[in-house]
Amino acid sequence: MGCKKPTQKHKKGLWSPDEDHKLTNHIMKHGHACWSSIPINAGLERNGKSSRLRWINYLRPGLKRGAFSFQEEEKILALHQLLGSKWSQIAYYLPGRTDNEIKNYWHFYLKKRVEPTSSSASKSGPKDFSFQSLENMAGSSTDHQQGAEKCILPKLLFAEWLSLDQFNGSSSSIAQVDCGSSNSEDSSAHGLQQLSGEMLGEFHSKPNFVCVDDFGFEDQISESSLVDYFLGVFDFCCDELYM
DNA sequence: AAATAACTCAACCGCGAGCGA
DNA sequence: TTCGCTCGCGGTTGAGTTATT
Repeated sequence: MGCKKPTQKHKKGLWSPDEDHKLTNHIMKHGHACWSSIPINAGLERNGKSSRLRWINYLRPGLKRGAFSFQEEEKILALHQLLGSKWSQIAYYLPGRTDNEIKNYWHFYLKKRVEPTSSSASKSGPKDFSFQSLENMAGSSTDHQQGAEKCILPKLLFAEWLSLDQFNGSSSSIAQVDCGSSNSEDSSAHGLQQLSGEMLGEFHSKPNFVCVDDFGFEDQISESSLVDYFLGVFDFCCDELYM
């Protein structure tokens, strides 16, 4: 796929601040078109897989750190009941949280909280969740999702919690909107569509990958509006889950 | 204060899907 | 159609930290 095949021996273990810096700098400048070539180009002795994981779980801008809120807990529980161990899908609904983080949290805390009654919960939980019900919640604007995994919300990665301040002056602010795809993090690497104002307006009906490189993102929609929008939709869905 | 248990977090591993040659 | 490769996901491990005895 045009990616250089790595040949060097790869370092393992914890990442040093210097490695983090190199990786972050490289991705900020060039994006992450090909993970396998990133560590080489960035001067790292890591493999692409490790670099990707480090970026996604730790270095990516906008990640929430710290304890999960009660609301987040409840959402995880509900979504886990609905989706099972689809951590990446569950992470869709928790902006700023990574699948790894959610997975860890589940294994060490929520699992215990649920397990005493898990047998009953898994069979006849508090509510019968279904993709159909989720789809109903999201309204009828899901015609684009036919055949795809039934993701009822547009998946906005990177920019949904992106701090614009962090990228002011940066040449490569990248956002990704994806719905119905199992891809989670890639952006420019997968044939990004250049986002026009019109496209932004209609990403609901034509969700896809979005690059905000070449226009003033804040001119189109403010960060807080965007986040509010998604949180609003998200909260609506979660409220519905508990009704 | 030391030992142990419990917990958290970051990272690795293996597998399957998708894509291009 | 097959093969090789990359990517992403889910499961698991292990080091480090905190709480308890």
